[in-house]
Amino acid sequence: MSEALRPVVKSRLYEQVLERLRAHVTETGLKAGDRLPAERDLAASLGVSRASVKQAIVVLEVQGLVEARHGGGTYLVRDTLDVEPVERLVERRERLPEVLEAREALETKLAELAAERRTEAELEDIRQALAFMREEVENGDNGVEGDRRFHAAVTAAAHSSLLADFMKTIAAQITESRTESLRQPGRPSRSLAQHTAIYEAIAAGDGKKAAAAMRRHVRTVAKVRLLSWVPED
Amino acid sequence: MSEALRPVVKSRLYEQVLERLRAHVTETGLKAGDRLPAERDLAASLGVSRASVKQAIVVLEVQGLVEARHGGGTYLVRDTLDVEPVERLVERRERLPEVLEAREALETKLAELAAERRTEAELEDIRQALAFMREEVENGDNGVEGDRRFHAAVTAAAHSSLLADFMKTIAAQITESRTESLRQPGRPSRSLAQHTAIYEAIAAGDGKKAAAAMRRHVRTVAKVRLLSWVPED
DNA sequence: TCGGGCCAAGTGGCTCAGCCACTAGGCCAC
DNA sequence: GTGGCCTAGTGGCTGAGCCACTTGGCCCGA
Repeated sequence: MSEALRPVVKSRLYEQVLERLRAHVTETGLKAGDRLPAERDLAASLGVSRASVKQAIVVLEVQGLVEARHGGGTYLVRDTLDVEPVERLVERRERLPEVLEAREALETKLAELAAERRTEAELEDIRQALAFMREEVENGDNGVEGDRRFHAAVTAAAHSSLLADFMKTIAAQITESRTESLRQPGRPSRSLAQHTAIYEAIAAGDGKKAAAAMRRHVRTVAKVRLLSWVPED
Repeated sequence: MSEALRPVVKSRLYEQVLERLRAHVTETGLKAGDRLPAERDLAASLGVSRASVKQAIVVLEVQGLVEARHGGGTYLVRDTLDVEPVERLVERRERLPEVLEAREALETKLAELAAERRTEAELEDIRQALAFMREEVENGDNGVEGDRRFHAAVTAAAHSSLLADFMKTIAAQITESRTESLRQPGRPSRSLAQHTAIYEAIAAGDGKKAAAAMRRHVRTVAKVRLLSWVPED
């Protein structure tokens, strides 16, 4: 990863203004429809130029959190300035249980669609990913790359770019859970077996069976994770 | 709706700059890693102030499309400046079949979770939404508002903000399909019956049953839509 | 020849001062 | 009341300018 040694985070000024604004809204309890202080006042009280305040407001504007009316002030659209759109929410590690729920919902359907729609070429891609993972596992590797390829191939075979987009949204979190899951002793070979079952259902064109196999697989992953979190459960 | 007569769209200057920048990138075939012209040059060639150019660049920055290095220029992160994240992709009507697939995947899981996690208060909310729809249907209305409330209540009861976010992403498209589906003669009362089945499963705390009932319901909606599209199928 | 340090040009970050356009609310005339 | 006007307040945008940082080439010394 080129992310290895990420140096100092030089926050742009407008980002700091953004934070101060968010804080201000929550502190003063401003609600949707309320008016923000005037740009000049904000600049003065924050000790920055109006241009920087403006940049921050433009950001809030494109995020749909705020509405600036020429000559009429700037107004809150929601009760908060926090961007909760998927991407931001998804970054937090604590949401992993939710990610796994989402993964189950999405991948189950993807497996079903893949069984019904896959072309021969796509089936071959899935088969190769499976073979790759088998080789990894037999070499004592944990098979994380093969696992990734397998799920990617299934997603592609489903021919649903919307569902694929959703998967992309939680891709980073899935990678994390994948790695952790496959670290468990005995997990790689069991995962391989589950993949094989999914593959066979897809090859047979049996959507229901593929969905069921995928559901079983994802739930296994979820269980491992939860166990390593909440030992007493 | 207050959206009824939306007057002139007064585009902010930075939005126009944004458009020109996108156009420039596609026209000149700039790729990821390439450097954008200097802010001063852009300002001069577009005939606007540097501050306006700056605002546009800040927008691109927060969207992760561009990376500005202090003293080193501004660089493209992707091959395009078009935001293709889910929201934009989702706007296109042609994707409705995919939306319905996604809806099935998401709502099935939501119903299951709702059955397992709903509080008494949330169950009451669902019940009220159901009663509201029943009243609508009995008054000869198509029950679209009750339908919306029902699904919203189930989503809330599932306690998964990630899945709720995904639903929000396709909310507009779902509304569209909902309206069209409930316009079909006999559809409202049948939809009501399906809702009732879902409610009962959730009330009983039976996740599997709730999921199955929801799947049946969403598939009915999908079928209606597809039929009205492809009569020969 | 080659390596290292220096320097200047180029570029983004930010500020300041100011003008214009538009809005909102109060006041006045009717 | 009702409608129009007027003005203070506010966002939109500009231009000039300084500072901080990056980059690449040049020069000097080994």
